[in-house]
Amino acid sequence: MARPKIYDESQVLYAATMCFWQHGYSSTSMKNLETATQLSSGSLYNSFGSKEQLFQLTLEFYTEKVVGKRIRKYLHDGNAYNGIKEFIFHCFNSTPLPNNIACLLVNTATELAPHEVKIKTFLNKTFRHIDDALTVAVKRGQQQGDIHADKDPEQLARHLSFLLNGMLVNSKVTNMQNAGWKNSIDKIVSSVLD
Amino acid sequence: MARPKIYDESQVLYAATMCFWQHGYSSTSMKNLETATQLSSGSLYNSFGSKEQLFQLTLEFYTEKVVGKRIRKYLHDGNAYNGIKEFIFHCFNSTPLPNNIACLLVNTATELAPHEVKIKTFLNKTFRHIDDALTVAVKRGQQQGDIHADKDPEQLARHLSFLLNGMLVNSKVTNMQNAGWKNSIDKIVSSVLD
DNA sequence: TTAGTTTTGGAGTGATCGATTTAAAACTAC
DNA sequence: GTAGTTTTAAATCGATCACTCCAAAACTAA
Repeated sequence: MARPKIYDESQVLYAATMCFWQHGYSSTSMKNLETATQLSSGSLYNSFGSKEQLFQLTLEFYTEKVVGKRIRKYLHDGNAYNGIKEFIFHCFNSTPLPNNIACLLVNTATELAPHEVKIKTFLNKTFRHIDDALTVAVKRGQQQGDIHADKDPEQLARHLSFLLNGMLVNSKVTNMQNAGWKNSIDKIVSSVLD
Repeated sequence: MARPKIYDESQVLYAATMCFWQHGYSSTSMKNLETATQLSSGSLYNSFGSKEQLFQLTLEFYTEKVVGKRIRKYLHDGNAYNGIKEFIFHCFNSTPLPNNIACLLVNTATELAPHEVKIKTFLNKTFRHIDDALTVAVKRGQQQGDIHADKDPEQLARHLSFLLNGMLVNSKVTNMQNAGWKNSIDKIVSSVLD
């Protein structure tokens, strides 16, 4: 046997995720990652291969730990109508980072997806996963009587997911945390669901 | 007097815009810009000061020549209902660049706005300008009888602009140029306007 | 304790980053 | 033609980039 690793991989991934989330892929340097993870470059390369591979892992980490968790919490059971609204609002208010850094997926889609096929494919799958979860929730909302039964659930889910991504983009240039915006967004989402 | 410049500034700005549009700010190197503009670094720095200042100019160039032109063409007169739809569709199909590079404003909002106050302020202003143009168009559509008069124009414009930005993000990871997507988007936009 | 194995930290790699400097080139005014 | 001014192209700057290498450290099995 050999010398064991002194760090917890998921803690390192968490720190790396924060880095990429905040600064984007190309503006995050290996020095940034060394500082954030408190690992030296030797260890990082020994464990993760390259900056690119590490990023790929953080993207999967984020998808599972942040997005997946959010889907399970808000979309899988309970009142679907309220759950969908809370799901959307949670995207703005759950970030552990300073203002306006909302959503690593949106950041990565704009920065890397057009040039990196692997990233593009992964994000396409993830976005469809979100759409699917919204579709199921919409159907449940229809059964619960809160969403009109004659609306196409998939169409409605796509509508919501477009809205969500658009709001996340807008949140980068506008402070949307205040009550006025919350009310405005609530009205818009309501107009889609009602 | 002195030696005149051998290049046309708006041609240089156009070339630089294509560069930043395609690769983003930090992934565009001065060497890229030299190649694209066919100017040497000396000339670029003499004329534009720095990479950052050049980018600022390209952002204004894009806002005026691409976005402004689009607003004037589709939102300022004629049938407002159809104009709004064409405005939105034009965002996907007008790019002079290879696939899925839609919208320098969205790219810049996600890459730079959270960290660059000047950029954030500029984009905020631009996004509000787009919202305003949509609001005016919605009001015209109401007068023309194509959009229900009891809807709040500003709310509806915001809804449309969220949708648009969200679709632009999605277009990075999904090929939305085909007939199926066009149809789906048309239904969604119709559901907002009708 | 010793042999064997893997991790670790950090020095060091060439390449490229944005930006500067420089002297020759190219123009105008006179 | 000459003086004066600005642009141009290229060499070059130190800093930083992602990444590699290696000897010392830290562990286990025997």
